[in-house]
Amino acid sequence: MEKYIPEKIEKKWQRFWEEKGYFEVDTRDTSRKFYALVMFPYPSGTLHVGHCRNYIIGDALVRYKKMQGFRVLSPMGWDAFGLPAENAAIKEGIHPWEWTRKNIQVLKRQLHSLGAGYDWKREITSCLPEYYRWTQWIFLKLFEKGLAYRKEAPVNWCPSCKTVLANEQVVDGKCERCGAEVIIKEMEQWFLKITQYAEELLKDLDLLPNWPEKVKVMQRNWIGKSEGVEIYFRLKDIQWEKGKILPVFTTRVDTIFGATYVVIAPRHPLLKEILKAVDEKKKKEIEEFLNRWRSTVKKAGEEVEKEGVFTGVYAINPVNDEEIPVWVGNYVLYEYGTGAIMAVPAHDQRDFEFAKRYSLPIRVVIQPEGETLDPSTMECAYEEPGIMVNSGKFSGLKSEEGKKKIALWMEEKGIGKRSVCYALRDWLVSRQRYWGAPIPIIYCEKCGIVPVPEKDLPVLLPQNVEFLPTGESPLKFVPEFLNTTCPKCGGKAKRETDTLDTFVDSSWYYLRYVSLEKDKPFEPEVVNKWLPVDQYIGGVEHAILHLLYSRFITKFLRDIGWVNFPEPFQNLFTQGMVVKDGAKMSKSKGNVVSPDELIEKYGADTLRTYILFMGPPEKDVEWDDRAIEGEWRFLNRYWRKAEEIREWEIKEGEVKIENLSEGGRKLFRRVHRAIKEVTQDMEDFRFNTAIAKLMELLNDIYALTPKNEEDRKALKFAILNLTLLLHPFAPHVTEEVWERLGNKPSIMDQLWPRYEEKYLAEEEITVVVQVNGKLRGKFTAPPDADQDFLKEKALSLPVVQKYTEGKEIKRIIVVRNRLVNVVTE
RNA sequence: GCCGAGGUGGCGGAAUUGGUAGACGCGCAUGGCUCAGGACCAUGUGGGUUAAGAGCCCGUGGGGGUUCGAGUCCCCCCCUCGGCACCA
Repeated sequence: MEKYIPEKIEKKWQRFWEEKGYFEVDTRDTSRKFYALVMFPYPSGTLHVGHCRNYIIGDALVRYKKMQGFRVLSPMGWDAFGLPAENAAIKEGIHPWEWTRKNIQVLKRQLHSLGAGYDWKREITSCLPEYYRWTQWIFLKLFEKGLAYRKEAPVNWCPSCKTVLANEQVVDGKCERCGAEVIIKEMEQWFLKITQYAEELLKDLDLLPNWPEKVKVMQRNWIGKSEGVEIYFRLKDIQWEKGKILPVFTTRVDTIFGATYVVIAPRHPLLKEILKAVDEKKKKEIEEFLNRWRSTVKKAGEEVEKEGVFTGVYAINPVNDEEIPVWVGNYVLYEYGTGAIMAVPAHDQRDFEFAKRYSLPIRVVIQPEGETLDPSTMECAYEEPGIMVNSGKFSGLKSEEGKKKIALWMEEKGIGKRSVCYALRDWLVSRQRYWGAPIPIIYCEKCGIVPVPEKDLPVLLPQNVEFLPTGESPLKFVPEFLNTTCPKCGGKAKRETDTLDTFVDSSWYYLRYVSLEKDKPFEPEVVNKWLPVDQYIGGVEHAILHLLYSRFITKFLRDIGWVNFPEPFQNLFTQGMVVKDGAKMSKSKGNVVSPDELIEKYGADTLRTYILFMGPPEKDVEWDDRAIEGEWRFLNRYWRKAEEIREWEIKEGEVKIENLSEGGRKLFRRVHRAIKEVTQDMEDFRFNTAIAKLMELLNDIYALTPKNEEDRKALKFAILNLTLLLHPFAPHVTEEVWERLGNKPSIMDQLWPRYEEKYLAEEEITVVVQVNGKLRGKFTAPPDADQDFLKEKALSLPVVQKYTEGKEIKRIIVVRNRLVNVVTE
């Protein structure tokens, strides 16, 4: 009997799989295809066991699907552009590519040592020109369709990373990457018009029943659809681009009769006209306010004191022709709705605070049922539904009903129309950094903004650059890059020096994996057959960012005819974090657990099995250094038993049930049951319980002392099936055992085992006996015994007689194959 | 504040969806093997009561309810985690 030495066998099988190309797939053959994808990593430093969970889940799935006869595509690559590489360049003087390349080597080694199988012929590295050339191509397509554009807008600026950030990259007012407080700046930047797809991105979430509800809810929140009414206020004495009309958006049109003033955003274009029209004193007052507003540092996600100033002009409420003042206020966003609001202080807390501060009138138009609100004593706005009052012919209606009626009435009268607003903003994609794909745009003195012609792609990122975090792209200081000629007129021109957000890189990589073409981003014919991805696996931290952007880009590519499906990821699984001492693993906290030492000590199979056994894969789990011993023991026990059985040199042949001992029959049935249950667990991603059942099966194997040759055959049958079922979790040791038991490698060529229905039933069933719902005893019975038999048997038990003595038996509940409950008075 | 997920032994976690709560594993205890330790093997392990066993009582965040029977269903409350939040 040989000892189990993982070190010896794991290297052997990793080499075997690689040499025989076990994970390579020809995508031109689309029969029985299964596209399994784990989110490609950003290559920073080394993997810890938390990252490993992702790849282990993915690999278990890949192997399981392969054994089910699917042609599984399992690619891997590197999300290789990004700030950490550039920061390393600034700090350590190492070139971002050098740093990235080294990290890729480390990660690759680690993935190999886990035994994770990938088609390395399809490796993607997003920072290499052969890839980012096509990222730039997508940008040009977006530009061509008017979906990539420049605008000046308030943007998120990270003072530490010295670059702008997308809204999605600001978490709690802080930079998602470095944690610094993000401030709002007015800047001209490149945006992608994701808002054009807002409705579809929202609606098509319904096409994704197998996405976690949590993720869909987050996306819905983020898109933030609101249905309401755009109301046209008439301006008194003043005109602007929309004539005398000032549209405002509200979701509470039922409160329109309570509007006592109107507020426009500081950036609202009407303000320019107002400044022209009003007298000097007023003008000064407004400008003072605007200057104060401009000079305050606005932190992202921070609520500021509501301030504003009366503009001197009036608007007319179209429902009652009332003249109300137009204010400008810092709490109104230009980016949302129409950039102007009607203020109903009695029924909106924000307006209420503003009205209190400036002593503006408060008028109640919604009364809670059975109560009377008094504006002079109200301490906060009443925002709930209620009965409408002071609302002309709508008074007396329930507010929810009034909302609908007023909207229709306004449309009839032409003083408003129903409208929809989204909280989603366009995606800011320019970054003032070096380590990203250059934006393929040229600024010509004569022709203005000119896209780089497709044939000139890629716009190469220059190699020799000085890395100084100045707040401007380092490319600005590379004259050979910066200065160019206009593709249109041939005149002097300058290149765009900002680079693309790395989320642009990752928004389409899953398409390229299936078809790595030289002269195009991918071959649509192949992509349309392999996509959508059958199973996508990754962290929930991308619930909004990457997953929303990818959905957007897919829809765009569909609209320009490059793909024919609306959603890129049919099924999504988000795994939970592995935490240590209650916190996310991170270098700064010093609580990272490296897979390397664990693999050295126990082998990859033990680590893989343990990580999957720890708990349900979608939930966070606490890492425990000691508990991994359990899996080490399990695999050793498995190995020893397999060796013992090997030494019996059992002849081939089917197990003959009639020749088995009672214990042998029991084990034989347990094997069938294990196949059934483990298969179901695999389908449901319940790897933890699948492994628990395999441990039980091994315990059952150990429980049988063979009475005859047939029993020994049953044991071999059991260990072979256990080997097959265990393979997705512990691929190396199962390959080795499979071979040592006299079979031809690879075990992956075997079909996943099947169970037979007739062997699932137990020979004997334990029936529980309750008296008044309390467990009092049990007995055994043959399966499917009839009710009367069970009733009789239960009543004959001495315990039951003890508890029912002198009492009337009211009812007896019999649940077949399960229990008898005797109910007394 | 709103939305979502969750609360089960000393610990990680199971529970056929209303039917033996605590599978499986860690840890712990006792015994075996060993010069010894480790490894390994066997047995036990929710709490209380008891010399021990049997027995009995309690027990799935708290309180109430439905039911022959509730971790599971309903109502109220508490706590933890995640997301959103001047979005009109």
